[in-house]
Amino acid sequence: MTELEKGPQGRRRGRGARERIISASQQLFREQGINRTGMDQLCAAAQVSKRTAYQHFTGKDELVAEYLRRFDPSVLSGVFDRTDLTPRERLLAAFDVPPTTPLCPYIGAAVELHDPQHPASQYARDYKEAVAARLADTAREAGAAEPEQLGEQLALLIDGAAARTRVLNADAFPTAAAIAAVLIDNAIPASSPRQPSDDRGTTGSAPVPVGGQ
Amino acid sequence: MTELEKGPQGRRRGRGARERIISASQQLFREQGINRTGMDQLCAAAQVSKRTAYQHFTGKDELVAEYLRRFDPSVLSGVFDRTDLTPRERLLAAFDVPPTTPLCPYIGAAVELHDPQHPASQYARDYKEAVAARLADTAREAGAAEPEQLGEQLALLIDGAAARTRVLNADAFPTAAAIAAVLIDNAIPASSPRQPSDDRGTTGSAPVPVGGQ
DNA sequence: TGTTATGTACACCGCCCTGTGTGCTTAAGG
DNA sequence: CCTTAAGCACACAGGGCGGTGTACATAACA
Repeated sequence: MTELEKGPQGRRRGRGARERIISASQQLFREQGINRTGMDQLCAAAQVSKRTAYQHFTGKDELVAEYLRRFDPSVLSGVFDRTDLTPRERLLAAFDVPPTTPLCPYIGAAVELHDPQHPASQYARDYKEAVAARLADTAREAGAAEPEQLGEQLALLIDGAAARTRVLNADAFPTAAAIAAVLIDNAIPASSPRQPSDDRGTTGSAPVPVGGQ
Repeated sequence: MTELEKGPQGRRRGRGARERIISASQQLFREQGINRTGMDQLCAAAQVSKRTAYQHFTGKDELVAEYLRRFDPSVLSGVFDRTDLTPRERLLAAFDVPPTTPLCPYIGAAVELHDPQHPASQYARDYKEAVAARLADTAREAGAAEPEQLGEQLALLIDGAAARTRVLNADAFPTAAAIAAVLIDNAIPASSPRQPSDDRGTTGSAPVPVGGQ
């Protein structure tokens, strides 16, 4: 019941009701928050009957988890893969986010759901740790003295900018970028642009797609 | 109708129902969140009838705003006033918070209410700006080159630690403190422990009590 | 034709929420 | 005594919520 779009016999009618539901959740959960968005409103926006929605998702909780999992990683997406940038530039590029997103949805979900055991909360935790690991990998590639520490620090800056942007209603990412520049300069022992360092992969790659602010 | 405890003729019966309501909101809103705490539960915890509660507060929104306004600033309280510490030590002491509080209530309120026009959201914004101003004042006192910038940076670190602590379920304040130490060392031009600098007060003092993480 | 899978429309349930209306009790002042 | 006011107990309204039951419509197979 998880896979559709091409059923067991190749049928398809509404052309992806599930996709419309997820798409609507992307918009409404981010615009209004999770708790303030009812299933009635969501189904109406998705042009899907409530009955159908509950055939695709066992409940709102599962939909929320899927909403986070399928969140379009458009903000940070590709930053870590840009080979045209040096590792150091890649680290700084993580703070060049357009002032579009109102709040990192992972933080929002963790606060709104208020339950660390909720699947969405667990995924948010995994995601944040994956981002920190990716940053640490890049920091190691850039030749940082303590890449793990630098990755965690940069991740904290991203979250701080996101939270502060939300509370103050003003873009806080430039401030975070300024701090990041200082930290990076302090951590990289001066002109070690690209070190082969074949001992990469100690932290492993991110198990989830990396994206979002 | 705002003042009681001594009515127009000097009457008083329940000995501060309003205080009990606010006290209960402090506990429940922080433990469970705002949206997940109903007025029924809150009134029961405060040992106050619902009828009485709605005679003191026109609605839950007003109570939420008052909850933030009256929030016991126990975490950062007094940090800025500790004359036994140097300004530099005071800045660092802001990150020595016991891992008690689950989340800065101002961030939580801003996320949960999801409405920048809500009185509580506006107060949260004022509060965060006041904290940054206080940090900037202390940074100026410590002889920082650009105190405004340092204050904003340290405030971002505090918020980042709070948000990240919530999402990861792990104390992120040590990481923030480490960053703060780097920033402070970079901003203070080496051994300017206490500069008279009578040009203080350009940013003005905080209009609200400063406290909380 | 019939079956099966998929989706729809609509009404409905039970629960909890914020918020009130009504009437009663307790105390203080005159 | 009576008046006035603070507070309480109780019930209930109105609405949104998550979630479901029923009956119907469409399409691809067989």
